Amino acid sequence: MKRKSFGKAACGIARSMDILGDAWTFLIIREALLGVAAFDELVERLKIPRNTLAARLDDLVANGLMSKTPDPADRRRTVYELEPQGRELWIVLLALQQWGNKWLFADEGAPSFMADRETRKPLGALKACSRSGRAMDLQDVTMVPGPSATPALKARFAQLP
Amino acid sequence: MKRKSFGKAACGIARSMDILGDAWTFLIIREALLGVAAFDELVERLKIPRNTLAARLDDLVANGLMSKTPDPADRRRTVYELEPQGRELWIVLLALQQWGNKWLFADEGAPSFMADRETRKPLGALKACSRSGRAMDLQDVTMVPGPSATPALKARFAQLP
DNA sequence: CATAATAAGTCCTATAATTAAACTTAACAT
DNA sequence: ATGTTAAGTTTAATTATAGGACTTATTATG
Repeated sequence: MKRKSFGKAACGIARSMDILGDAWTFLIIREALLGVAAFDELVERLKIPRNTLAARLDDLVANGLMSKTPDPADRRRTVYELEPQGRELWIVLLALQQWGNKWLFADEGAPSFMADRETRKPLGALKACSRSGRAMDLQDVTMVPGPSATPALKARFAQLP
Repeated sequence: MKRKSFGKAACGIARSMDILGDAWTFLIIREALLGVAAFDELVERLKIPRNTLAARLDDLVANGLMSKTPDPADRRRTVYELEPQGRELWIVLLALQQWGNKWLFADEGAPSFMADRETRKPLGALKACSRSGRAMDLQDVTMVPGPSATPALKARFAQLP
């Protein structure tokens, strides 16, 4: 059946999953961050079916994460590029990569890391901080309602331990 | 068709998507982080079809992100809890939430935030840092091969701008 | 004790999404 | 003029998701 839509959900994570909640989208964005802009190169690097890629790219463009431009130098080519909204997902990719590298490469050791371009040393683990800059662990964190929270949501958050 | 498997991919992001690459998994983990441990409460809060939830929970348990235990006090109940591997995804959820809250609530303003439990003020935006602690922007970052990188991967990363 | 209510799933059907491979079309190269 | 390249589209098979009814084991209630 049609996937359920979270586009109107009262939750930033749910709305994100409405756009990013499939197996390919983050991989496409990873390639785009690495400079891949051509349809066929995405197909080759990701081994993604062409029709699936076309659908995912259409969604990414429709949602404002990427732009699609005909290459002025060769009009057979199309240039797919990240918009600011898409480029800012690099932090999410970093978080995913750090988690995956830690837990999903039992013995082998991870094959790739985001790193400081100058020193070429892997970035430090992402750390959550309070607005005053104090490092936060999971038990220091809770969920609070924002401006547009419904009464039900406020009630729920009020009961968190 | 059967979804393509990334479980053996040479990339932490790809392997992560093999486990997390669907619309529901992050939402289940969000609820688990909020303390929801019962099947029926997940169904009710997420409006997720029961069979889909059963499948996702089975996968999460099989992959070591959650545990499934019969409740000793009431053996009708099953307790689903996050394992350390699953709990550490809270940083990824924070990254997703911050991105979604920023880009997906045009006018309304976001309905919920992760916050400092004491001050109840939203957490600061996640920042990537070099291992020496210097804040990194996207243009300061590149991808480098790790111990288990193939020659092809090393060659590719060597050509990054 | 008999019966009802809960909790956690399973089973069934319809529809959408994914895959794979072949095919189309426009622009460029020879 | 013919061939090649890039970006898709089309078609067919299979899997996944959604929605709802149904099952089973346990606990609560009259």
